[in-house]
Amino acid sequence: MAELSKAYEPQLVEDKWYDFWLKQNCFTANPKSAKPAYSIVIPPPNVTGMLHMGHVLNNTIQDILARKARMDGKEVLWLPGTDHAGIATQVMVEKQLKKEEKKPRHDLGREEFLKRVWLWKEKHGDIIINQLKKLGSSCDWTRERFTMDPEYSRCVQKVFVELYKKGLIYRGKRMVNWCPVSQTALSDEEVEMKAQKGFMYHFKVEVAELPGTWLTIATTRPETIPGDTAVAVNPKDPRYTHLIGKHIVRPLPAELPREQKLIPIIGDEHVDFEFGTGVLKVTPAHDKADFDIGTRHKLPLIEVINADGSMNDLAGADLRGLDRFKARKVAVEKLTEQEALVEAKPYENNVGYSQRADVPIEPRLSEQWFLKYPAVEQSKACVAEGRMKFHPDRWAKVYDHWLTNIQDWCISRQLWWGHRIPVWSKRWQGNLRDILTDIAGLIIKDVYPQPAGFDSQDLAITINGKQYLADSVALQKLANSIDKSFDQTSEYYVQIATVNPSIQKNLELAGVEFSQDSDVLDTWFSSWLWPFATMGWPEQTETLKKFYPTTDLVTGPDIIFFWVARMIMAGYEFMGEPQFGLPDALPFQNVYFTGIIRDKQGRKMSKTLGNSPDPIELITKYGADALRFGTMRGAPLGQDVMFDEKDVELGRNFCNKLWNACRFRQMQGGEVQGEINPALLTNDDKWILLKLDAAIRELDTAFAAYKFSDATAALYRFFWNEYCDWYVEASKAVFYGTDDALKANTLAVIDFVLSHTLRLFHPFIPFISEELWHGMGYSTEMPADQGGETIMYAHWPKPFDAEFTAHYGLEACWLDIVNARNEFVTQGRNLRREGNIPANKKVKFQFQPAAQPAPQDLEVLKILLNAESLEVVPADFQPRKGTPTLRGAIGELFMPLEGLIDVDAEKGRLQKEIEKFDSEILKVEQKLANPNFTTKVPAAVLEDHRNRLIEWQAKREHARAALAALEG
RNA sequence: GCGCGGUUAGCUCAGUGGUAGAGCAUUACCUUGACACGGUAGGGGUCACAGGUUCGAACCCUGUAUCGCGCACCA
Repeated sequence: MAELSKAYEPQLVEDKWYDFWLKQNCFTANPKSAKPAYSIVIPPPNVTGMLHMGHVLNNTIQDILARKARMDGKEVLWLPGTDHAGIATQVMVEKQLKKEEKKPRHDLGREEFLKRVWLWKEKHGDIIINQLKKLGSSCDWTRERFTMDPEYSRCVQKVFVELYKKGLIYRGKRMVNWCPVSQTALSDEEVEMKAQKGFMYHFKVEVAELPGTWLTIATTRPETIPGDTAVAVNPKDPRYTHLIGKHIVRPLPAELPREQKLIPIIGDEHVDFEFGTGVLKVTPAHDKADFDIGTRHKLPLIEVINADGSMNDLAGADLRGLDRFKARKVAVEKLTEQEALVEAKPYENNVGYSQRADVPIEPRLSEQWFLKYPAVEQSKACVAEGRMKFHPDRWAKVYDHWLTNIQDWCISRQLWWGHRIPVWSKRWQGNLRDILTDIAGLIIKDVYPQPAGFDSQDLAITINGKQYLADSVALQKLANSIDKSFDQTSEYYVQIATVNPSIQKNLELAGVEFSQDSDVLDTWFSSWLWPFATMGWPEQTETLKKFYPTTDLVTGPDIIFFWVARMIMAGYEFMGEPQFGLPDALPFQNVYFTGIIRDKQGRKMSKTLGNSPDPIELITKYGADALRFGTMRGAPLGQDVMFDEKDVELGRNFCNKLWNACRFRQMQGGEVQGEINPALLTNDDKWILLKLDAAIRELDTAFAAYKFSDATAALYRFFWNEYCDWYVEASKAVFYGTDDALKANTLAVIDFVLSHTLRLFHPFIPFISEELWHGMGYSTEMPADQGGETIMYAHWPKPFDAEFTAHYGLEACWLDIVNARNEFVTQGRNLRREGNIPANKKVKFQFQPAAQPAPQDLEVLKILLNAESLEVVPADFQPRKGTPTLRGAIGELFMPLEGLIDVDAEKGRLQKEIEKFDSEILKVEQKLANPNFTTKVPAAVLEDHRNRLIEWQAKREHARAALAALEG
């Protein structure tokens, strides 16, 4: 390797290695491999989205897992792709259309508009993929999927038809969450409850049968009064029981004749008589609870709000055409004019907002498709019983609670961008015999080959709500069996759900009479199939057999219901078939929930706040490795992440440290040293090897618990605070010396440590670790498939075994010996500091060792103390009075006549130290004097305390002696 | 209302029964032959509060306060 530059420059390195990995197909999973499988599917980002910090966190974790698994010898599939994101994408294209051509989408028509969306996708779809590559994501790009791919779309259709056949999908007129801006129904999960400041209006109405008797009604939505069809009271409420059955005069619309304003007073248990006035206005067409009351009492429905949130004709002349919020104000004015308004007091209540458009949703009655969730019990059980693990596991409770209380899923959306519902329908005048015959003709098994996994069973026929056998021969037989004389002409409603393209074509060709449902499916109705639909389902592909169920899923807790829970259900429903030979239908074994990325102030990152940094800018500025390392360092399991650019800076600094540590090795010259000679190992060599072993164990523990912040912290500590701060500094004693054999051996130790360290680093900081792996020449030492070609396939380091430890004499006592020496050095440096010796000045020390040291150890001491010389003095040596002295475990250190020591300050410091020792000694003594303690405590803890007491006492003696020397 | 999580150094966070830790920030000194994206030595904490269990509590239990999140048809 050419000489390394002084600072690490990621820009020169990252793209080079990513291209290399791609060219060598390093990310491509081989289903035929004999290695055990490891797989993850990416949570597909929005195809037109941009990388944000949430993606960085999420994908870095996935990449760490994938790279670690490769080094563990697994065959890894990390399957990437994107999501079509129905509403978000459609809105984006609509906006562009409005801006550039000043047209709403309806001016273009559905077909032309969809062409525009695809154009947009072609233009922007690669952006986020390329950004993921910049981050270093080791995805198998050869398998990249998009939820609107033809193959994927067929899966979605198949799933729809299967569930439809089972009767789990149905169409019905229900109250749904309607978004007046997007003008589509939403699922319950897409509605966010928000506190909203408004008013509670009290208005009075007269009881028609009892002139002069008035009821006061409380409402937050006076604009819906024209839609009221009853007022309800609790039948047990003594204030009102006598009024049930009578009528009130509804104040709006004002222009109606009195008889059309009369609505009944009904009794319903739902009414809480503690709340408001105990009288509830019932608007069945615009409120879910009211709709239920209306159903119980067979109340008429009056719709007064249009799909776009404006008021319609039935709302009356005063409100007609107004937006619902404007209408609220006008309704209040009208009530005031009628002197019906009693009061309006400020009030805060929770209102459901459309998550996408951020406007209050409007409960609205409409015809929609619903799904009764499949496999709910199995899905609950697998998590409850721990066969699927959540990390952190508290999310299991949230998951369980949701599954226990779920309602049917509204899966249809009144959008154009998405998977169009594969149902064709027709209102058919005729007799059943002829109709069945016609249908049999439409569904004749096609002459075109079907893709593997699809067959004629992917077809369902419903006539007037009854399902018929989906087979042309059987239908014809049935038709023939109907006696003509009984078969009368009437209207039949025929629905045909099919995946088969040729039947679909037949239905289209059947002319204007058959028409495909105009709605599309909720985007999540496609992404819940992601773990298997991306692997070639319904065909039993090699990929599916090898890599399904997947191993880990990494995602945010905000989509636990939207995506995770539904994927589990889909897994059971569609992958539970025995022919796959699966032990279980779990789509994944572990779910890791990341935190939510917030800014320094703890606010969620969002486009509107503009508080989300652009990860690509951060990569440009600091490097992808720095971004990854910094993010992981600050992202503990289960906690939200308070992101700060300082974290990335930390990552950059760390990479630079690693770079320079390698540069230091490089500057000592020579080839890679393979063999370590146990006979030549210094204390420091043994110490760093033991520390390396400890680091490997820590990493393994952290990985087992998915604690990536622990892992990065351990790596940081080991490399910076142990290897660089102590070992590298100590090794200078060898390199500045003349013993070539020792130099070679030290290089061998360094090469051993660095080559292991780089491997430990690789999953976290893939680019720099690869660069240095090659640059340092470690790749040349390895077989091609075990690191020779790339560090990606180098084996993950194992903790040292007993044989290794014995061979190199790595007893644990070396840790204590070197730790004691290090502590002595720190105190010695402190002595310099207290003596006001400038950092750049070398000092002549005298050292009175407690035991005869090896010459090499003295050299190390000298270097670490930045000493000009370290004169060993005999045991009976007496330093001159007033010499700054350090008494430590390994001996005494004198700093004769150096600097301008501030005697009083030094005395003060020593006294403070002695006080600290006193209090520690007192604490331990008190414990040891307590018989309860000495008899109940484990032997090891007792021993620990006794040792601690001795240590503190020794330290106190040393400090006292130093103080005495100063005073002398 | 129910459920979950947090509260430890100025800031961001580790730390699940036995000597309170890291990074950043901060103070002093230092561009010495890996690194100023650096080095060395410091300073800084009644672990939110109150009880309890224990020989011993940041850690376990009970309660309180406070912040955040999720769920819930209160007009």
